[in-house]
Amino acid sequence: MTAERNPEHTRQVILEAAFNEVLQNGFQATSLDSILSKTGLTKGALYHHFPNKTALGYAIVDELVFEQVASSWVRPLNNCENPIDCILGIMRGHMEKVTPEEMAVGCPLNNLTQEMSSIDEGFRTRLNKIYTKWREALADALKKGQQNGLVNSDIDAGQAAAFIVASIAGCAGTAKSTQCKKTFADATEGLMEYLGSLRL
Amino acid sequence: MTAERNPEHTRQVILEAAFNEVLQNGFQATSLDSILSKTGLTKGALYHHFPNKTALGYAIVDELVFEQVASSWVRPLNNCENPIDCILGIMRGHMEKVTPEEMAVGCPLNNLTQEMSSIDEGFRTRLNKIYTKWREALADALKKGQQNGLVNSDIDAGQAAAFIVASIAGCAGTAKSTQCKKTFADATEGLMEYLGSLRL
DNA sequence: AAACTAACATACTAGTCGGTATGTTGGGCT
DNA sequence: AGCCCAACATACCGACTAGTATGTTAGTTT
Repeated sequence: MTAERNPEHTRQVILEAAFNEVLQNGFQATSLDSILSKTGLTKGALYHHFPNKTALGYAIVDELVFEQVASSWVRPLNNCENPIDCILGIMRGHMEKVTPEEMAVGCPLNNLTQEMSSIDEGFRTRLNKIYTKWREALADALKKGQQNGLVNSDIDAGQAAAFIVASIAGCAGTAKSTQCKKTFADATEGLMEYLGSLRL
Repeated sequence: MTAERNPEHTRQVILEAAFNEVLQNGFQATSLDSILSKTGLTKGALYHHFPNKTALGYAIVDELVFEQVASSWVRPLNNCENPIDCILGIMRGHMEKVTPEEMAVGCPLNNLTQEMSSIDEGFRTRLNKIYTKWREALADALKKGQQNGLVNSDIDAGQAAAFIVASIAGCAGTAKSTQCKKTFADATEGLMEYLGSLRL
């Protein structure tokens, strides 16, 4: 009676353990055994739910990374009044509650992109899709802000969106390499000042 | 007579082959055999010049990556009149002559940082040293520009330097994931406009 | 309750990796 | 000229990996 079979839950357990291991060690350096050791499950369970290691990696991107970026960065933009205040709020929130451990392991999206996008086209397209959706949502929000007289109409919304997304990724990368909150805060505040300069 | 023993040259051959392989596949995914196959040399030669794979990776950072960043980004800042024009010139140069292949493989410094800095402290300190020197050189150049009346004195030079370096890394990362020159150009031009806004 | 299937566990294979032990060769020094 | 050590080459080991083959158990159906 204690058994409690729950395939969907099992799949999710494997997926999240894989996500954490990959976040810490990178995809290629993560062994399936190290993932499974965190779950108490075995290879049989893993290969029942995923055809191979690559598919497991794709699922991490398609489900966990995608959802994380969407909920943190994309969806807040869709129904907000002032896009600049919205991004500033998200960034401030991240800055305040980020732990040294999180700074060290870095951003899941950025990590996987740098590691995998040049050696596996499947990873690259999936990760690029996430970035593209993010950029589009940001560009749309900026355009709406321009129409509402909240954002300077002189700027190219698409161009600014590309720059902002790139800079956020760059700030996360800076945090990872320095592990120094001051430098991370410097870079982030530089970005915040740029965002402020976009106001009308 | 054909032999031509030249240990320093041999070491350099191994080092540069390793650099190229690591740039394309990442450090952990690069096998020593794949490096050696590009050189015509063997394991004996490699282990004569480097005690282990990690030391080879450290040498790549300390010698090749360091020198590349220093010559491209740091030294031009040291003896220039206007730091903003200087950075803009470097960026424009990179934008114009970058090949699709280079965009795909990404920036050596950024790649290694994202992959290795969270799992090997030796890599992290070495890579962070490069970033720090870069940031310091940029901050100094901005300060000098402020004294000369070329750069807005309202800005915090150290903060701006941290942001600019982070954004450049972010632009390189963007290029790697999108492999779309338009998006890369958008992000870069966004950064260029920010740089322009720093003028007095 | 028997039969069947999905959901796992266990044991193993084939291959690859970093690293080592040992052999060979060439060139500078005396 | 001959010696000797640095500079390599070759062969191999033990550890580890992704993936497979097969066994076992829990639920579900009839």
